[in-house]
Amino acid sequence: MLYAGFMSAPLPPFPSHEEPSADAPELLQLGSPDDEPCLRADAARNRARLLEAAGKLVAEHGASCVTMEAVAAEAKVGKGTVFRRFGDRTGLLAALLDHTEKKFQAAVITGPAPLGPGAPPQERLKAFGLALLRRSADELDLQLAAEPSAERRYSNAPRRFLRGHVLILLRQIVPDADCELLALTLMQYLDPSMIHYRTRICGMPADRVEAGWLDLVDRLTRTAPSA
Amino acid sequence: MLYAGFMSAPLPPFPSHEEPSADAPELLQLGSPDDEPCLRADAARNRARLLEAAGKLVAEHGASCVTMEAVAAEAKVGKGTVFRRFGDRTGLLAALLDHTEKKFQAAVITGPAPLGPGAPPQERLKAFGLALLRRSADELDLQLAAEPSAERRYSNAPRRFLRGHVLILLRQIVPDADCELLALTLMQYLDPSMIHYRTRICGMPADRVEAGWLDLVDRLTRTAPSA
DNA sequence: AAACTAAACGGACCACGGTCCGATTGGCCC
DNA sequence: GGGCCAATCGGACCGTGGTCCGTTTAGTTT
Repeated sequence: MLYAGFMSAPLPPFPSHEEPSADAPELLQLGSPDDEPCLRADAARNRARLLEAAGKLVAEHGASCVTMEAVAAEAKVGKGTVFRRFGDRTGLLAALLDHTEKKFQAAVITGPAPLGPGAPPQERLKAFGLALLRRSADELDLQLAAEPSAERRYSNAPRRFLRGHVLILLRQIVPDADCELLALTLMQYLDPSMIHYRTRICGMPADRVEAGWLDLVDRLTRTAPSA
Repeated sequence: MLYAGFMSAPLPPFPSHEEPSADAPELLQLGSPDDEPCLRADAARNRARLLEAAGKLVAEHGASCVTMEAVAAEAKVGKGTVFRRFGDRTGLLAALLDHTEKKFQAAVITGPAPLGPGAPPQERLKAFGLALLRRSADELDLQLAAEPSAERRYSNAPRRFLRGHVLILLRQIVPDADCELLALTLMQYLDPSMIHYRTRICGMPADRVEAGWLDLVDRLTRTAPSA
């Protein structure tokens, strides 16, 4: 887990799954080094079986057919266990995306330039968006299905991490701007539902969307001309 | 109805509520002059009662407590009738927002400058965003509750209308840019869930968000400096 | 005004997300 | 090994969104 606090606390009574609701977009805290912390043997086994079952169902019938009961049945486990482990449906789907998310985060933090460190910040930002657009091209159905409700959409850990990264880069490029707001705007361009709309509904080709990203970065990181 | 095709077709067998899924962001078609077209007397009466009932429930207990059954019961009408009339829950909530939406559209099309016609396009664009931000400050709960699923989020009629307006203005300001993409980006800044996050979760003050809009418009409508 | 028909009605019905709580069991201490 | 207890389990249960289809009724035709 490169991002903090995601599916790690022992889940007090039953449904807690607390995301640290205080939002501190400044720092991208890494915390929680090991995966599932001290899960009881049966719990860990069931978790694995559930993820496997869910993955199988997604592969076979698509993300929209993954009901909690079906996953429980496929994993030969009670329905309550699924909810206990993953909180809710979006939690389960998010856990399914966790692997590629971690890989992506690792590539951003320690991978080769220009996505990873080494390149100038604006280059990194451009590479970041392109990489995210491409990742979402696969996974899109799952990402859409895993989208949390409007109230929590921008608060969840993976998004906060990614936005935090964008924020850091922006601060280096345009330190005088309101970088929090700019980061939010940039990240929205990469939002799964937006990607879905542009490519699947409007039918925009991928290269146009990618060019749009590069252009957006240019426009947002330009400093005022005169005035 | 200033926007086209929204809750107007006679709803063939049962659940149709077809939005014209072809997306033509170029023109903002006004169509459908009169309100509910040729609705049978009982249907029209029930529709009004349902809207009244829903409005009352929202006012009393908040949008989240508005269940379809509760509305049906309050209006003394069968549950099936609610779905027949409004398609689904988001349709009902959207209908509740329809009045202010129409007013807003009217202000944009025929109202006084700078929101309405007369002012230079960039001024209009800035005024547009500020007005929308302020409108969403009220209504926010309802707008969040009325948000359609990720697949349809950007396809619904009111959003398409607003985006079409932004598009027209953008074309006048930066004709050489990819205005569809820029319009999408601008509209996302005004998205209810985004507003919710910035103001209610991050706690940003309204004037910061408004300044952010003005800045965003400036940055996006700047033409390339040199290169 | 009687007959006719398409539309609207309404509530039983279903599927799914989410919760509860009594039964079970893994891990630890003696 | 035996006993203890907290964590886990699992499936009955509930509320809500959404559907179906037999029944009723508004509007029209003759």
